Amino acid sequence: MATGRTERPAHRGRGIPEATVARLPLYLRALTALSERGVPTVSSEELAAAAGVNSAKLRKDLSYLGSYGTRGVGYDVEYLVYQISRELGLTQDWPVAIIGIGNLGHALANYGGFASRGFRVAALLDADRAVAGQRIAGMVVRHMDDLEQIVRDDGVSIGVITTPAPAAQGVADRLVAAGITSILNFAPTVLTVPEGVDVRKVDLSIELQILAFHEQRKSSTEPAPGPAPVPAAVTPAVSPAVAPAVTRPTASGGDLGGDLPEVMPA
Amino acid sequence: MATGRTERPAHRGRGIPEATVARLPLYLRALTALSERGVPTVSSEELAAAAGVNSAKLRKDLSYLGSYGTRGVGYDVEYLVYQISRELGLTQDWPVAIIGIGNLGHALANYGGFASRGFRVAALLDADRAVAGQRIAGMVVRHMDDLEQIVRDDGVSIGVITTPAPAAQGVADRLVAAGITSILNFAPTVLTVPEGVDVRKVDLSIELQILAFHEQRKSSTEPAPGPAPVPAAVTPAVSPAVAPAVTRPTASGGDLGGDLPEVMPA
DNA sequence: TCGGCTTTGTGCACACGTTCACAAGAGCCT
DNA sequence: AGGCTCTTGTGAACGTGTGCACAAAGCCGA
Repeated sequence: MATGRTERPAHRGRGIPEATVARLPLYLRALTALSERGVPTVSSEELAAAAGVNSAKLRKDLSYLGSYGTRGVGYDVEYLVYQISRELGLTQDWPVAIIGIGNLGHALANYGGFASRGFRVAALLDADRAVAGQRIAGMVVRHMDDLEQIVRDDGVSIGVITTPAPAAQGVADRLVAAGITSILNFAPTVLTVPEGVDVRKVDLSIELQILAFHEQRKSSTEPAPGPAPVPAAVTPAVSPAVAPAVTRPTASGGDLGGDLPEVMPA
Repeated sequence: MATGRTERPAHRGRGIPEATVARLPLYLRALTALSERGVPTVSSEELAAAAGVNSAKLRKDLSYLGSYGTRGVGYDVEYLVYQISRELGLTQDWPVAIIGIGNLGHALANYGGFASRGFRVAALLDADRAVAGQRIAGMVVRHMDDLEQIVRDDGVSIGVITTPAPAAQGVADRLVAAGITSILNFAPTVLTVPEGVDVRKVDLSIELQILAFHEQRKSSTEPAPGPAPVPAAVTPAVSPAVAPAVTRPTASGGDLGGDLPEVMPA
């Protein structure tokens, strides 16, 4: 394109907005599907629809990668798949280690979605010696003691934490110490890591809570358009006596060890 | 602002920013932990640290709920736990149905964290009659045929889809037809639902791809702390002549890396 | 060669989200 | 009572993200 402008839109090396990066995988998935159907080209409108976004947004997102489209025609599917894959770094191999082989770790180990994108489950680890040694998804679970060695030998670059919440920070510390700078955390805890280390979190219970919020809003707005019921307009923090009652909705026998239950996405 | 401040922030009925709603569960978790440790009050600074956010942001977030703090002191933990729980709708019971009892569905069914927040797994469903009938997590898996009836009888309000991607849309359609307006989708597909229905998506593969993007960037920027970021940025693609020609960068080894990532998800 | 049609790439305006910085309250000590 | 210290609540600046609308650019048919 080269608009001859002083500064090139070249966000190339740096500057691709986070929001855009988060959507690229979405476009890639849609493009891959098109590719398999043998579709040669797509317009921003079609691709946007397939990815569930606004077409203007899609065009702007793609423009950060470069001018890979043809006006009046659209985008070459294969070419775009390649460009996005490269931008996301999927053209290389990413050995992943899953730490914590409980319900979730077990499920992830068997999840096919990983291998299909350049991600390779290189190792499964667990602190429980009863678990270590078991064969899961064709791999032998290793013990946490070997973590550093495994990371080094297999060149693991991404760590997936699926341990119970209390153990997560410790595991993260060891991963970081071992040189890992990217962590996907499923444990319901806030991980503290040194600068330069990336942590992304997946939390099922948070997603459900957000849904509950909207669901509640929907049901309370639909029937009676009237304002909220909230009469507590005059209840200073002096009477916390009412509060406690809620903390435990379901009588799940003192579970709240601080979200101690299985890590699970939740 | 414009809103004549009669008595309260009045963001009550509507208007709590999405970004804030998404963080409330985080605060709630941190507060619950404090509560269990018997801590009576917290300052925005402490709570922010525990939740991993900026204190100013936390104060602003909480201010949308009302003025529940005490200047010079902080927030009453119990009281705040109650207020946030109520705002999120966690003071009521939310029956959840999990559709698709594969690895992930199985793991979720066994996850204990559900009950701790007002969510109750009311039913497990699967399209495979070999799966239906099995006992998982103390429940008998039902067949998809009974979906509508189960939703009605148990008052299910939230559906969790953990089926393979191809089946997701069909399941979503049935859930919506059955009256469900909140869906948590784990299948790697874009679900199309009528307005008024909320869909939240959790995609492990996307999270990994985002991590890969940053990881790649890190390794290519690390060596040179100075300016020059990515030298390997490939040709500026300024020459439009290149793009069209590369319609098939496949085997013929195009101008770039030469290796086409055979990426495809499940 | 020249319009006409299509679709990209992007300038611009607006909405949303984040952060700073500080006045206003609240409690405490003298 | 007066002043000091602490912390909230929020105005305002700033940064990021979104979406419209349109000029530029490629393709095609006459």
